[in-house]
Amino acid sequence: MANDNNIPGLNLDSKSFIPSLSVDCVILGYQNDQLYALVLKLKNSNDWSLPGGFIKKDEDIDSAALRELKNRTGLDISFLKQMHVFGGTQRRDLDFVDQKLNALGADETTKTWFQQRFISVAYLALVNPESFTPIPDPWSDLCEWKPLNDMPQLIFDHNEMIAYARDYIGIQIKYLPIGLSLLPEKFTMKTLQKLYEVVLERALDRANFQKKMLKLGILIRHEKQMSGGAHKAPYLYSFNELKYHEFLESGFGFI
Amino acid sequence: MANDNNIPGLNLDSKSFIPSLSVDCVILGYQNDQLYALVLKLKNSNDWSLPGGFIKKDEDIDSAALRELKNRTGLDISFLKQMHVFGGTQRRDLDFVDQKLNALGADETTKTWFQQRFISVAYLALVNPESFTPIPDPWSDLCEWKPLNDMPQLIFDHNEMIAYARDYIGIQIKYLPIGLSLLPEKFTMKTLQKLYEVVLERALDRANFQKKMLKLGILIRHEKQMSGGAHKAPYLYSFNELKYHEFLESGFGFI
DNA sequence: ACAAAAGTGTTTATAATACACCCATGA
DNA sequence: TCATGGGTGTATTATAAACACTTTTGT
Repeated sequence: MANDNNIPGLNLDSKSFIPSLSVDCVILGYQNDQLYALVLKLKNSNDWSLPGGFIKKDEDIDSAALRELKNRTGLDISFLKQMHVFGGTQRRDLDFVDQKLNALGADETTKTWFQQRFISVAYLALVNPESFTPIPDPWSDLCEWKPLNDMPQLIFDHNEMIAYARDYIGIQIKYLPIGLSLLPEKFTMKTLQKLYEVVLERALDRANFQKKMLKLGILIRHEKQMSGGAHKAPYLYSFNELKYHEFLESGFGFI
Repeated sequence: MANDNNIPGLNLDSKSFIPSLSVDCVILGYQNDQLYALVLKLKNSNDWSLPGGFIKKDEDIDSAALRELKNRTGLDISFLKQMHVFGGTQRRDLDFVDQKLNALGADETTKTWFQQRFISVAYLALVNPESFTPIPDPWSDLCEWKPLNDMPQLIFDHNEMIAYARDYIGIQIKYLPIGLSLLPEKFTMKTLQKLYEVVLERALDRANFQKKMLKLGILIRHEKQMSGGAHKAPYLYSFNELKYHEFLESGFGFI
């Protein structure tokens, strides 16, 4: 077991990585009318944590976050925002860290590394859960989606980071392409509306939502979806990414 | 000269401070219808920089920023926001750093410290310039206000940080108590409007601005200001801080 | 033909904008 | 008394919200 955790090439020491500094990633996905975050279950325990990592000596900090995201999702994430630096002195329980390291049979270098105080830069990534299968990291045996509304207790201040992310998208939904990142390429107006309702936590008028969205000129209407229930088939839409970005540049909000 | 820079008690080494991590502060002030930032002129040179510092081993990161602000202004700053982490590998020109350290006659410990790669957390503080006299830090001989519109070239990515701050308040002015932090306790409606116009970079209708502001219920009207020009005297206002914060809690924007 | 959901149109309420008017002041 | 800036009112326009009507589909 000890061998599993002393990954060759990982070299968790201050020669390879910047000490005292970490990145943690809140990876949000949307499915079944709910927001989910991707969390890791640490090996041989019931402790859950956010995916995160460290910054190589010669690596931009954003690249470190992207590297972690790539490792967990296999994807090159396009929506990535720095949210907040969590830098309180007491944010990590070092007794808990000790106990974990012993249970995992970590070597001395690894122990020394994790026993530092860490200041963590929290990132927010938005992804479509259908587009990949989550991959655990070397310290975890599970990597899976948990709904924001029923999130287990996470280690350290990771629940706080998720709460921060929840607030963040609630505010930024007016200015950011969350639909583009969270939804599949093609979607119905109803699906898009539901996403906004879930994020905003309030009902929106169907007719007005449709009119507003179409008026923005950032959606492309496709053929109708002939399937499903005994009723009128909805159009499918996708984002006109060029216009979407033009729109964002212009600085306007919507909804 | 060397002695000046090896400040007793400052101990710039990785025993006392977290290595590789710094805080930089964009301190904005408003005066004469302009926005200013507080910058430092490094000793024996024409190089300007933002005030900044390092994080003590047992210090919260926000406290490190507040400490730097207290040292530069003598004030306990109430408006302080984390803006962004500047973490590119090439953000500091290490040749330039070497040259500076030699010119200042820094000792070996200090040299080793500054020759690290630094990732910097940029903070934004808003202050009323009338409320204090700026204080240089141990590496500078001047600490003064420079207008954002005519900012000298600063070292490293510090101009970028100021640009970030300029954008930041332009967006956040709708949600944040910038008036409360930037203006003197009592001010006229015209003064407040001018501040909004400078930050938003557009003219606002006098009558509508006044109505909107008063409707928010966050201003207290005081006696008229009997002075100045050959015309009607304006009322003085101050912020009702309680209502201001209630208003912010409610999450609404204005203007 | 009917129920269910989609798409569009119309009315009403609310907020933003433009600008007109009168007031107070000191030269 | 007049020029100047301050305070308030009103008409107009634009946007948001509420909701009604029609269309399309599969059963």
